[in-house]
Amino acid sequence: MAVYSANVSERRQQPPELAISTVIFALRPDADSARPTIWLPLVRRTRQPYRDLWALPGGPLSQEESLQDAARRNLQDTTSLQPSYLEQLYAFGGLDRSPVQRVVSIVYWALVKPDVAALARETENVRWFRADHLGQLAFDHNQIVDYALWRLRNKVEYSSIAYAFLGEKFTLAQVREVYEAVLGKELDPANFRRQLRAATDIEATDEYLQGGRHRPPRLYRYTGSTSPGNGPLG
Amino acid sequence: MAVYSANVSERRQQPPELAISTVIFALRPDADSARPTIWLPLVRRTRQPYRDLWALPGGPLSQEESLQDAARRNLQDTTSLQPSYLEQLYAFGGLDRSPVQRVVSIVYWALVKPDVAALARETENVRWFRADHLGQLAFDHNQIVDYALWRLRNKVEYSSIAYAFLGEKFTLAQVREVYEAVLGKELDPANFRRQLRAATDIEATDEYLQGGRHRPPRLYRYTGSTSPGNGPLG
DNA sequence: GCAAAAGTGTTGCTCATACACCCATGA
DNA sequence: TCATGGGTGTATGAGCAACACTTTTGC
Repeated sequence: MAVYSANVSERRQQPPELAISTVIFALRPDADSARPTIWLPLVRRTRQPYRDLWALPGGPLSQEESLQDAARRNLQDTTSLQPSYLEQLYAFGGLDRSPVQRVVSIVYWALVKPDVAALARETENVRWFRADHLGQLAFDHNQIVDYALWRLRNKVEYSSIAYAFLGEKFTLAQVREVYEAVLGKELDPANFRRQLRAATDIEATDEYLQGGRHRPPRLYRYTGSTSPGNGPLG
Repeated sequence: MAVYSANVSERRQQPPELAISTVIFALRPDADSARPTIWLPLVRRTRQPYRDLWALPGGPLSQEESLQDAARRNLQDTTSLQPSYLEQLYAFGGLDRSPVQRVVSIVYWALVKPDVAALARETENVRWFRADHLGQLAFDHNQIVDYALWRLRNKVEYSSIAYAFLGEKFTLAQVREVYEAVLGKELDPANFRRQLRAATDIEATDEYLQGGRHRPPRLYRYTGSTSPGNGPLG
């Protein structure tokens, strides 16, 4: 990333650096309530500026990869995760984002499924945080995460993105829990299930989830487009 | 922009170039029907690649300006226009956008009011085109315009962006014509006016537009936020 | 049987559409 | 007086929120 030893006169001469960062969301059960909540992985900065603060996974754009490929590699490198959804969020290019060299960051946001997220290993310098319990992050990354959350909340309401958080088969209650976690409010189970059943992009299987201490719920499958993201390029 | 003389081995060594481009929309009356249609200014390329093809206004990012300022300067330089709305569209970074050096373009889109657009002077190398009558443009600019149009159509339906196309005072029929031009379909005047009057962000003046050959319509004024755009930074 | 979640039915409200109809002006 | 768009009234239907109610399981 930025070179800390640069001074102001150097700064004026260098072209803006171009970096890719990624906000990665997954759902994990809350320790207390056991209900799903939004988590994301961050990396500890080992260099100045903002040394020892947590930051979004990111890095420079390599020569021979597209922006989206760079974001995907990014995910792979820092957390070994394969996203089920990946979309460009925004390009941040304010003058004072970094105290040293000017950096323009093209930020992506991603969703990962719980089985994939479970594989992610935490290390000294990679840790998962609850999205609503972040401390102060490096650079403008708090702002970026807030914006990504805003986009997630919007998108969950008018698209089928919620299934990117779930495995192949799921109960309607699990879908509802995704919505409740993202929107931060409880939804009427009866009305919610009707809305889902009216949607054309899920279908009932003839399997039921056993093991609860109540009537076993039916399992459903997502039948809509499985493309991991969208944008102007299709 | 890109340096045409670069060869492949040079290309691999240079970092990706960072450029800003802007899609500028204005409404102009169609010559035949006299109804408003969407137009945008393009600039003729005077250098390779894509010499003599039309392209979006754009240029490199200067050292000491934010992305949005660069887009605004861009508008000013090529068309002398002040936008009434300006928002980031997308960052395009595919490997083969330019046949020479790799270019990452951060694209903005803008709306201008008719009085402002009327001031724009056409020159040998700057001309306005109907958005639905563009020929082949340079680079991937057809794709970019299509995406900008898609965003415009979406945004007009859930935000108050339409007023950015209009002057200070306007009739409800003029607002309807904006929607019809953008959405490409006719709307019921009676129902449309009810929807607008239910909205809180316009208010009636006590003036009427004289000069038509029918009952003079009342003029209204937009009272909502006048901020020329939005994004994660507020 | 009882608790708990799955799943269904019903009612009432809000809002969009369709369209009939009246109003005010210029020619 | 007629044509034209401005402007109002109203019936119909779709969709959603609220909530009562039935079903099926584990204990």
